[in-house]
Amino acid sequence: MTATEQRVGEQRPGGRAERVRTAVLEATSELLTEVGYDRLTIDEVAARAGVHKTTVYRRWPTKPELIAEAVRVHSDENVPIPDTGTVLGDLQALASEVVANIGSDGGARRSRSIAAAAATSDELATGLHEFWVHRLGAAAPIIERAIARGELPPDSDANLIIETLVGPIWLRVLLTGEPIDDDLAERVALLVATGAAHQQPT
Amino acid sequence: MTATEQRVGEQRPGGRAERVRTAVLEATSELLTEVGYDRLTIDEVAARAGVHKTTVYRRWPTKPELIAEAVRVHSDENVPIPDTGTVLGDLQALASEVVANIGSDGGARRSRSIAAAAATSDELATGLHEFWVHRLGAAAPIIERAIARGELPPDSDANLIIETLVGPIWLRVLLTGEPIDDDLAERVALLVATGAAHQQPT
DNA sequence: CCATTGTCGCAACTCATGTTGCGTTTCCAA
DNA sequence: TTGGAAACGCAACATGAGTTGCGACAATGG
Repeated sequence: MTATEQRVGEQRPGGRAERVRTAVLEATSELLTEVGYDRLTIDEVAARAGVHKTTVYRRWPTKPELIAEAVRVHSDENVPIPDTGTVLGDLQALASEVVANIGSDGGARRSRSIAAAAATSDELATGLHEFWVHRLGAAAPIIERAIARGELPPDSDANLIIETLVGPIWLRVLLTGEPIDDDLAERVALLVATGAAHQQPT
Repeated sequence: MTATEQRVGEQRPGGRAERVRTAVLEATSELLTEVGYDRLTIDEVAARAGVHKTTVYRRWPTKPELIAEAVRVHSDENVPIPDTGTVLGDLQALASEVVANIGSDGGARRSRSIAAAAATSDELATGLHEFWVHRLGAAAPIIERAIARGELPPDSDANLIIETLVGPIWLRVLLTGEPIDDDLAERVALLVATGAAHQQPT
């Protein structure tokens, strides 16, 4: 989402179609955090976007596809990659960000909705694949910097480490329902960081 | 689930109601791995169970509730906790089991369906809570034995270690869609095992 | 063997989701 | 300004999930 599309309701011409698109995606994103996946109805999305439901159905044939695009657009912001000077610090900060993002009631509903959307079809699951590759890949510099500092062995697998860091947090939100907090973030980060550091090259 | 309810299709009288119940849950479980969450219809479940759809609706008011119970019942089997003699070996074996269970096409559909069911309502998410506590708790002996052997510090958090082990695997299946295999299982296990072993008591 | 209670099958109904055809508006270019 | 193409609003329709009332059958207790 570029800055030019940020304003939604404004009268400024230059593409009604684009205005409608962003309004619908914005409404979808809002409702996703408010009511969750199954209680989100296309009709309500259309109403909030000030648009007729037919318009929504024409662009996004199914609910999961609409949600998938809304998630893609909305999540391009808000991915600050920490740089504290140590792996442990970076991983703790990153884990805390994840906790903050998906730990609230709305965040949890939103996260579960993403999983539910991905569950509806194999195509969508693979459609969100590149999104996640990009998102998790953005954290790779944490590992690269740590390797450069000599904190981690040169053959460390950045993806594996990041996935192992955030995996248990998502697991709790999506499945077990156990509470998540900064304490959990710190402990997971400590576990993963020491594991990555002491790993001997096989 | 007690042993007396295990047999499903048998003609043995002594409770038509119970026969119907297990038949429906069995059909649900099958369809879950075959078609996934949203393509599963109560009507089809009823047909496969040789039962009228009204009967299903009377017992399980909503689709998520039906799925939740089917998952609970079906998953009480098949949780062998490995005992190889070392933490690393145990964790690798456990991770491999998880990979085998949720890695296949059917297993992935099934896993995503569970997440989708949990996403539909906050009550269901918390309803599945105790199920997961029990399931993950079953693996705790791995950590306890390791502590007894002196491989891990006495204050090791069994839950945290197990969650960190299986978290990234579920993450791939539910969200990123990246392939999972035994190689991933081994690397996650190695990462977590070394991390847990070198952890200094804070 | 009979009666009572609970469960199931059946068909008809309600209602929300998703679809289609057509007229109208907006956009862009000549 | 004007013409055509694309996108939207509207209303009517189609479809399938979920519900309800009633009659029939099976299971337990006497």
